Amino acid sequence: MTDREMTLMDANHKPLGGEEGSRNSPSAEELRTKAELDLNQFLPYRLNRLADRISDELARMYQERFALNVAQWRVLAWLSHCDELTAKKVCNYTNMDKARVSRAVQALEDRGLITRTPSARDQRLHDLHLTAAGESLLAELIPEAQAWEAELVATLSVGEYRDLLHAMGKLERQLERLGPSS
Amino acid sequence: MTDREMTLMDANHKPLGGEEGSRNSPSAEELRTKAELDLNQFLPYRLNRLADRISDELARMYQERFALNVAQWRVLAWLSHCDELTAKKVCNYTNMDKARVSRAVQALEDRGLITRTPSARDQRLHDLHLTAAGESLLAELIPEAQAWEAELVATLSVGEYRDLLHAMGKLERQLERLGPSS
DNA sequence: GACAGATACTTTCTTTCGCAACTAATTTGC
DNA sequence: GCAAATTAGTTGCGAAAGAAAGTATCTGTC
Repeated sequence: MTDREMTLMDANHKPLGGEEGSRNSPSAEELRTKAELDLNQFLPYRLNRLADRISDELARMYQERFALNVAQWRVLAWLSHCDELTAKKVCNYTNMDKARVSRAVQALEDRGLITRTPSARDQRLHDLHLTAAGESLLAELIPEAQAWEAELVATLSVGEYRDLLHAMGKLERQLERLGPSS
Repeated sequence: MTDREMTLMDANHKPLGGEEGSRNSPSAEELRTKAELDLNQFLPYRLNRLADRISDELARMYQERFALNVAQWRVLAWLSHCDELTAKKVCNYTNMDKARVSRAVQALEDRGLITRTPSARDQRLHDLHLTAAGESLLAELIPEAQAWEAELVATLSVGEYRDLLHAMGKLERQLERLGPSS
């Protein structure tokens, strides 16, 4: 039996909504402590698995075609439509650790894809800018990334796509509300 | 200025749909090579950022309250509703590397939360089972996780929630189709 | 106007993760 | 029925990432 067959079989295995059967059900004692979680119905898990798979695919593309890791790609992508950008802003936008951003910026500078100049009015900040080489790399990369995304979302109608982004926006805002408290 | 204020300001900065203005627009030469990507409209990025933030919140809960990492939590959660489980199946379900699963299983066994017995009919496989300690930990953890998820999705209507999962399912199936080819 | 925080990174240290090589058990091909 | 290939799982190693400490600059505040 192949992996794929096994996966599919097991995925169909038990989509149960309640307890599986009336006979042979657990005793009251057992029920008290028996907690079940169907991860396939658990949004955080589903979201994470989907995002990971998508990220893996794209990361492979960045890596193989342009020797970029995800952090570097994100910095470049933000630079593509922000005229003024600093490492701190990238941290805020992307939720990445500042050390990770720092290393990504360093690597990009070493490769001559971006420049990093201390800001005139605040010497702590460093203004990031694309070089010509960086722009031309993006001119290749961005259309490919967009084409791949287009293929991915081709199964969704325009309305479904819009609603998906909308729902995700709502969840992000809810996270902001919940996050600080806990 | 606080971080949050800066983030919000910058988020509103430029939601542009096309080129920003007619005057002062780039020359034909510049246009040819200038590629822009608004990451906020780019599904892979949005999905990944959302999933990461959700995952971080939950991971913090698993860690602080139960000293579990994400991999360990996933193994336990799958065990909570699969009567027969092996490391291989966990790999298939969760997309995690087998080494990561192996280490998670080992840690859980060391803590006495699961048992790991060689299968009678195939000595390569190891049947995984929850111990009483594992079940009672889950009896605490699962309701908390579900309560947190409920708070998170409280902003979505029932329909929006259903559509979200539905759209995600479509994307997963599309990935299966695209993945092997590239 | 100087000294106590903040802020924007950078660097170091430790852990984690994923690939690859390995072992052991099982299936397949001839 | 046995060598070759496959599969399940473990282990070792290098790259990457987060936590925390370090550095330089800036912002109050008294």
